[in-house]
Amino acid sequence: MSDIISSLYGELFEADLLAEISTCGIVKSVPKEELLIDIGSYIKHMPLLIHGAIKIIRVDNDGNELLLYFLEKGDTCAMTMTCCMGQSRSEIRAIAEVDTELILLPIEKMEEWLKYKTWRDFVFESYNSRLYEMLDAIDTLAFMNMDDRLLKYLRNKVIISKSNELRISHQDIAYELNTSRVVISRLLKRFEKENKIKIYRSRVEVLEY
DNA sequence: TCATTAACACGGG
DNA sequence: CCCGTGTTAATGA
Repeated sequence: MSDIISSLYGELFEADLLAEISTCGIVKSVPKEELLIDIGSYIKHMPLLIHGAIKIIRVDNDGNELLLYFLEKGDTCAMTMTCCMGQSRSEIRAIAEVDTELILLPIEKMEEWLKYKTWRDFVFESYNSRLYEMLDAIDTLAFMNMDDRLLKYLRNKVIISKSNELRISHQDIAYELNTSRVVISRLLKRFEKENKIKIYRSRVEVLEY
């Protein structure tokens, strides 16, 4: 386990901290689609991603889901940090986007490790990048048309699944973008005519990036 | 004008 | 066959 951590975080953390992570951390495999954290749940561990991707979703009172951002290799969850500090419950839902492996660290350590400069930097930088991604998500929602949003969504999927063959139905895309399938089908059809993508049954091949 | 909803036929897996 | 997909018509914002 320590060699996995070293290869991922060796540049980032000092030796003492790496050793502590090895001792305290638990490696967990999470299959695709598995629910990691739900709204209202207390958080006992903070995750460090080894590989894979986790989507972070906000849910409104009617159960509508809104995609906030993805966590990828080397990322951690900013929500966890806020929850640990304030003893509050999760405001978000976290679901594995693909098969994922991560290290779970007990939350008590999170504060204790602030004595390490590299840890403080990591936490701070994490907050920064998550905030930036949320701003980007807000921009997308507020200022982009559905066709641009769909393109962006597809490109994002390509990056995260590490494949330009996306196995997803029009209905699922519509659900994630909070729109109707008719719109997605029509836009995808248009993208296909513009040679941006190819459409198969429950499958989309992205040609342009 | 463009999204949503419902309805329906087609055909791929 | 089952359900994902393409399309249309009606209605609303």
